[in-house]
Amino acid sequence: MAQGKRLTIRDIAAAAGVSTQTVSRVINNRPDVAPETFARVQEVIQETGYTPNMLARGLTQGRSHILGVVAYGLEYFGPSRVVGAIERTAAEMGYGISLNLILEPETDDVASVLSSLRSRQVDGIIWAVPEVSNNRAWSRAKGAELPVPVMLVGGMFGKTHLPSIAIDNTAIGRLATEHLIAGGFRHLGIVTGPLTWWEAQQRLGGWRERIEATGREVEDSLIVEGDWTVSSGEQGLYRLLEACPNIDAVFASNDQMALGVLHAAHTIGRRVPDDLSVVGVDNIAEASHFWPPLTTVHQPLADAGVLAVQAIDQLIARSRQVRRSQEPLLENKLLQPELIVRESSRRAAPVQLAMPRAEALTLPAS
Amino acid sequence: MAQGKRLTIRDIAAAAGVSTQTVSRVINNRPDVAPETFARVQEVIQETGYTPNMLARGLTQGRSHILGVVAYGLEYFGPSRVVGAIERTAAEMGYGISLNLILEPETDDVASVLSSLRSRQVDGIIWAVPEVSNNRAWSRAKGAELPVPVMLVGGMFGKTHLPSIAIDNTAIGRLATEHLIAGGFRHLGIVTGPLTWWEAQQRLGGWRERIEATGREVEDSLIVEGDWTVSSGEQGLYRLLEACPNIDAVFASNDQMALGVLHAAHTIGRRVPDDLSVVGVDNIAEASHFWPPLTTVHQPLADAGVLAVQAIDQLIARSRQVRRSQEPLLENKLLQPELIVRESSRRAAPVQLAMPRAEALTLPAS
DNA sequence: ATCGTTCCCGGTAACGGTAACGGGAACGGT
DNA sequence: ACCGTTCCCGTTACCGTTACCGGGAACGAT
Repeated sequence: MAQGKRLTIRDIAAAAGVSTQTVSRVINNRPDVAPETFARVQEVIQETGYTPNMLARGLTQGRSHILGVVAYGLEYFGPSRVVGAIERTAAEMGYGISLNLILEPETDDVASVLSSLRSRQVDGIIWAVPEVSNNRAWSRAKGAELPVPVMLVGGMFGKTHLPSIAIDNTAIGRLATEHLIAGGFRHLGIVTGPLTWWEAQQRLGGWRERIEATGREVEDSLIVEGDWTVSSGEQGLYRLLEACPNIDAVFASNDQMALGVLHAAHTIGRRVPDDLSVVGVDNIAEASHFWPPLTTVHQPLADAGVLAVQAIDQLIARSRQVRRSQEPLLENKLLQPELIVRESSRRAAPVQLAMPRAEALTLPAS
Repeated sequence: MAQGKRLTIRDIAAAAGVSTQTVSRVINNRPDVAPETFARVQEVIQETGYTPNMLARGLTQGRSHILGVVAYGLEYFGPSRVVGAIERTAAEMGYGISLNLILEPETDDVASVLSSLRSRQVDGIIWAVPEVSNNRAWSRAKGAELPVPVMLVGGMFGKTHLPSIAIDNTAIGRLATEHLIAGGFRHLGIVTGPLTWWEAQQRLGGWRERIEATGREVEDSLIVEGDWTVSSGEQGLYRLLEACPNIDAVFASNDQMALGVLHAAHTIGRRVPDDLSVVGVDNIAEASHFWPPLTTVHQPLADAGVLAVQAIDQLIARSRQVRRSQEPLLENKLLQPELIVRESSRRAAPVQLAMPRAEALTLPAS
């Protein structure tokens, strides 16, 4: 399989009758090579199919052209979008991706991941693990002493000393709740995510804020804590109904739980949206085909991934310049979500479908 | 941010009063170091927080301890499971993952991905892009001349000369169809995936085979080609009903399309499963909470990922041994799917729910 | 006393590139 | 004719680590 020895720059140099340095210049497209020499070297490279060894290059240049990407739960909606966007952007910019998955966001050993990334000499780290409990405590202690730039994606905003990109989760709660209030609904419940999650807290905060803005008081019995799963959404509606039988609107903090709420409503014979209005979060591909189609809040996850790569590339470039007393220039960006309305009014004809948004994408089978 | 210069093995050697070679021995846990020397060196390593440079190590050892993983459509069900399993297994075995996503499985430029992987000196390549049209033609030409082992995941089985792991897609079609036939349904339709996809073809083949086994003839009008999306499933049912108004069972080649079929059935007032029985593929988390709960076929995707890493590790180990005229030992594994029944009979009470399978997992918010 | 062995450890040369420097040739200006 | 540039290219050293070899010390056996 492996054909004897690997081709090196020396082989090319010998074949082209030049020094290795000249070959190096050709590879890196540097100007000071005579045109015919350049052509000759490139021809040899083409013929032999030579590819420079990035490991060796990394060793001399002190940079690997690899970004460390740390994420959690690739099989779920958010993380996969973010990682996908990161990979695409990074590839365009000439970076490779070293993917490191965390199994348990709350308890996992961060130190081993960081040291693994360090030993692989990554040029920068994109930390896309959701913020749960205080699982980012390490960033305060170790963040500064890491040898490479770090970019946080998601999680708490503004309260970190590392640059970060996040989505405004309070705004998510606000958008959803405003939509329900505008629809004329009176008794608003919420099924939150696990409240150890920063995002879940923020969405709840936005909900609470908008309700209080109407002059109403928020009863704790209208807050049910779910765990992002469909069945917790289902249970959530039952518990809300126990606490307040005439509840007529529910904000579910993700689409999975919203589906559970719809399911439960269907089971007990509550008509949606006439008797009960539901709003979710994420705009998963199925949302427009739930019964009835689900109004939801879209998060610009891909944008977050793209911006994270662009930002870290800047940080890397800056950290390689002469160290002219540059302050860290900690940059925090907050992206805004978008409401996607699928049932226009309380009396909307149930057969009428909003055009699905994500339909242009084809889904693979396996 | 970066604290001056990187720590090297020389710094450790100097601090411990030994040669770099001895430090290297300690790092790699080699036996021929005196216990107290070992302890002293390790103490220095601990204190300073030194991490060996994998780039340099890779350069001397001729291996990077990185696996190249090529995949398509990370945001969808199958790929994300496979990649997740690959990462976990690889991490356990000491490999890093270089993730490379393909944007368009049919047309994308494979050569550039391969040369990128080569230049990064990956120890092996796991090719987890689904087989569409003849997008694996490259493997016949270039597969053998690649300098590292390649492992194909998914796609055509047995007709490649590279080692591969696949899921038996014909069996998927058989399982689904047998279930429908056993349920006493007479007029069976199918909504396939795009028939340029090998997996879609195989599932159709299994369906056709079981129907023909009953002595019936397969009418082309009962075959509708979808594109994996929910809406194509929806359209699919309408087209099937046009061709055969008394159709009473549909095999949708993935759960998304199955959802579309359910949706359409609901819209036109066909009761499921009484008037129409539906089977999907994938067992997505929502499947058990569709209305009604969806019978589906589970694919052992995580197993495929795990096995792929284990297999390629073996191949790597073997390729590094003395080249004692070992034949490639091309290994092909075929994994079997599993039927998950959620409506037990034609007269099942619609409120009764099968216990969801995937519920133990928590879903992240973003 | 001499000769293996075994146990530790260090020196040296790679691995495959690039940075830094230097230097020859050609050219133009004075 | 001399000098300064510019263009092109090669030499040398080094990046951080391990493979390879060699060699001293301790020890037991002859």
